[in-house]
Amino acid sequence: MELDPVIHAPTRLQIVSLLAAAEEAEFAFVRDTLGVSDSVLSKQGSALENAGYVHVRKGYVGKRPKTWFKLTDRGRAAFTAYVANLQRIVSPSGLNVVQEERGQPAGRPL
Amino acid sequence: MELDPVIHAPTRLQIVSLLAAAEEAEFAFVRDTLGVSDSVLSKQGSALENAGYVHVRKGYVGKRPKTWFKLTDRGRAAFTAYVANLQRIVSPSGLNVVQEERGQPAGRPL
DNA sequence: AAAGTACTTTCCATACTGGAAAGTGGTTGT
DNA sequence: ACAACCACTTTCCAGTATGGAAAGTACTTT
Repeated sequence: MELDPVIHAPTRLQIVSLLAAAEEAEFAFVRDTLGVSDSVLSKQGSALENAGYVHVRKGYVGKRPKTWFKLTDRGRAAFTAYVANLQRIVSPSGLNVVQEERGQPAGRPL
Repeated sequence: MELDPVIHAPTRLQIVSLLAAAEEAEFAFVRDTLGVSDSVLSKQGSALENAGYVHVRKGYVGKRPKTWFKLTDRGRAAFTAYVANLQRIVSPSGLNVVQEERGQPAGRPL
């Protein structure tokens, strides 16, 4: 019934939302897509890892180190629950916010 | 493109969402519905008033003072924009979050 | 050897939050 | 009249979180 504070913080919400859409995302891609600094992404990425929501993989591309982020199952579940909670909070407004399957747009989206 | 921080804070999001559904709501009703303390509702209500999002009306019911909150037009617009921004942020996930008209539920809601 | 890449950590200064408690202005009870 | 209560409002406080800047780490490239 609460809004998971790990996910709710704007920067982390954006990170998680982005990861929810992708299999795995590179550090630099996430950083540039969201327009955050290295230090912020590093710190928030670690926060999500500590919460068990994101898996951080380190590897190489050629000889250059790279870092990838990926949502864990738990992270995906937490995100889903978060979105459901948001809906419950926001929906009394009469704006009926619903989730639907991919590729099946509802009529008259905003 | 940003998530309005005035609305994003969990307590205020709940207040605004509740007010978006009602014409006007009593202080005690909001406080008890959200389960917050007097001081928190008073402070966050003022914050929303200072932002121009909520109108605070004081009056009497019999001889007892009462306070009502009501979203201003600006507050409603800010809330609508906030929800739209959330959708943009969350939607890359493949969970397609849309707004629709009242009373026209989408197929297969979660 | 110097410079660069890809982050990570530390430092810092600034918010923001909520709970507790005290305060305000008026009303009810004895 | 005086204490107690109601409906909030304000003040006090203490803990948490954030982000930017800058320094640090561990290579690799020039």
